[in-house]
Amino acid sequence: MRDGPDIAEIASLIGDPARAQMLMALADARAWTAGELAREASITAQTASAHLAKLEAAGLVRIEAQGRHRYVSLASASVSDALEALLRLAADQPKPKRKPGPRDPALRHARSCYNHLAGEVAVRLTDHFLARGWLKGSREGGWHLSQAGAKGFADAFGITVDELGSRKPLARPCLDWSERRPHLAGPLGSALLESLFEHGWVRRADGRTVTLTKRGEERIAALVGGSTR
Amino acid sequence: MRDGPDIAEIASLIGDPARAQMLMALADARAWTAGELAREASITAQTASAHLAKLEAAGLVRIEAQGRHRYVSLASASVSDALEALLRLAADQPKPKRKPGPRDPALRHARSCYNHLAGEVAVRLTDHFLARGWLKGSREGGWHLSQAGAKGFADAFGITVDELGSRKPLARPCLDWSERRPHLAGPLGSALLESLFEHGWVRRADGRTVTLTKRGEERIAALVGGSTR
DNA sequence: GGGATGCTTCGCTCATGATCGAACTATGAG
DNA sequence: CTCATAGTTCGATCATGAGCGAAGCATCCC
Repeated sequence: MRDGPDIAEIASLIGDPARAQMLMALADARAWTAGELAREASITAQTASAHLAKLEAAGLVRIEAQGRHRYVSLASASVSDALEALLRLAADQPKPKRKPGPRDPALRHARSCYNHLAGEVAVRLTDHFLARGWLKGSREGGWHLSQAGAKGFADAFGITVDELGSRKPLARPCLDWSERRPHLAGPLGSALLESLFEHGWVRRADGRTVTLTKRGEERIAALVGGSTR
Repeated sequence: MRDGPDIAEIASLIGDPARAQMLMALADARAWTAGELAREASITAQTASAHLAKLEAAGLVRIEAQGRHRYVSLASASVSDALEALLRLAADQPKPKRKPGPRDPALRHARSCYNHLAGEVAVRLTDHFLARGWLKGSREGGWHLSQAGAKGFADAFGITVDELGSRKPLARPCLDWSERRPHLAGPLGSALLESLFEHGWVRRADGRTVTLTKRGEERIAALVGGSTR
């Protein structure tokens, strides 16, 4: 059927494995260069170039030249929304394949996702908050902060509810690309990342990677138990 | 890249025009037979059969045999969420292609979408409510019912806010598949559809189609002006 | 039971598009 | 200016999968 609906065109663009890999990398960070994306997706520069031209033409990505580098980023929140919805759908599948997401171990471990923490560490912390009852399931399928949680976050991270503002919900699950499980997002997630920076538990390793400091490893291990590596 | 992420597999399933057409038809209604879907997508029964087998294997649809008929429905809300996200993304594109959605003119005109009204009539009514200020944009990007709207819905449709219950939001935009613009959903949308039935403005034509009665045409023309056909 | 209808499976065709080697252009660094 | 690197374009290859004719099975109706 030649004149299919628009969603087929968009979906078929996302449906190529190399392009999907690149889009998912972009969903996590502000911008990657074309060369980085090619390496991430294990394709040659020329193949990446052709793919990116298609994604740009369809309005899924924006490309800005800076000297010899081409910086690529997702064109809008609609793109990341669609990727997230597809990932949620894929996560429902009975036989998950190998983990998607960044190949780089450092990116899997800890990274910033928009304005909150993502990766193994973020998921472990989130699991801990849920296990301790600091976060509880809410009626809308998201999370809310319990009273024990309010005290816990204040004690452990110096985050008080007052400073989170009036945006609701304060805490929401954001599916973690690399771990396939939720990590903490929302104003509380943002405040957590900020607190981790302020207390010196994490620092920026490069534009996308967040590194646990020695102090951070100790503190988090003390908080949740076990080792972070 | 052989071991691509899961979203590529899901997206490539949706990325075939015939499959996309069938999925969108399913998103609107409870169930279609395999033969109806084949006709909807203008493909042969054997092609549809192969496509549906793939969609079922991937967990996107459920198929139930009833005698010689196979009834197909979407497997979960995650599927319709993903379709809606893709449609929102496609709606952002600069050069929309021809309208997607049901081929059947009756389905384009008026139909039920889950538990509220969809199609041309629904979009026209919604436009009217917005133009009159009965519905206003809310902070979260949805809609809320104004005071004028509460009075207007009570006068025109006998719907009072009290009977809508405590679910929030009372009114939300739901992107209309066939019109590419929002129609009214949420408790208010449900109540509107119910009211239209009760007042005899619409009636069921078959499992999926809603027909405006003569009285309904007159009343809606009087309310919003112009003709409905 | 016979014929009609709904649907599945098999085998084959062929259009599509991802991929990469080669060549080229643009930019940056020494 | 030279060389290295980033990225684009062109042309050719080939794997993939949508599509349908044919055949077969299941169900329904007269």
